Amino acid sequence: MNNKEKAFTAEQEQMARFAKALGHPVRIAILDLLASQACCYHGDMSEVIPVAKSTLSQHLSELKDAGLIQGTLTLPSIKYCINRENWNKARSMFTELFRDIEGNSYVCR
Amino acid sequence: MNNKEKAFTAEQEQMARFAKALGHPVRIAILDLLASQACCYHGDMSEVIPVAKSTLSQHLSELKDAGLIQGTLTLPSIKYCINRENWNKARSMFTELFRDIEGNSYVCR
DNA sequence: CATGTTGTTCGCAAAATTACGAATAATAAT
DNA sequence: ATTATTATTCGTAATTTTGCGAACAACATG
Repeated sequence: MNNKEKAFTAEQEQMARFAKALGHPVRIAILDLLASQACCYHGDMSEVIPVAKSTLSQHLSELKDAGLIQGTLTLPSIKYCINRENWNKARSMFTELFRDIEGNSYVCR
Repeated sequence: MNNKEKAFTAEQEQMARFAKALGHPVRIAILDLLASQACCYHGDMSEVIPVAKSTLSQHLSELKDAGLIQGTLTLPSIKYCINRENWNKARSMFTELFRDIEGNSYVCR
């Protein structure tokens, strides 16, 4: 445990960042709503997701900061939607991780 | 924002739990090691991943608590490996989320 | 211009996460 | 029995996350 000079790869950092953004029920609920396209507006989400508006804003910001969603001002409201580019990036990274482990021939007993 | 009686679905909670477990570079590094089957032992990981042993233990515990890995005592060390059953469950849940959003015809401008 | 609507930011508090070294436990080796 | 090896748990501290209501900003409406 002496060779500690090496940190994590950019891929590992990015992967963890995406996963962390997905790591809360409110944020999964937001993405579920966006997936069902039932709505894309803050106000609509606020009626369905059981948290205060300010808390919802924070979770939306975190998804935005992670790059997974984006917001467009559509007065008088704000329309949120998936950031396709980064979402695809996340999808491929998760897929790769799952594939790598799936293809792992090592089996524990 | 009055209909707050409904919490999150079990699926959403489970999804968030898996994602949260993946939400740290150390834990991604652990899984990368398990994927490469380069090693499965705490001591080996400790030489590659730049954190104190006790910290590594904590991260291993979190992956264990989330059900993603399991440890088998193989004296004098401990052999860690993927929990296939739960890993497959996680994979299918992530795949589903990505598929749902991929198939979403709603496009923002 | 006063009011209402929509959503963010601020201020704060509670809880969880992250990290480390020291202490501990369990087992093997001398 | 003492010592060495391996990994976890304990104790502690710093940081981050989560959550809420109040205050605020931006714009539309009466």
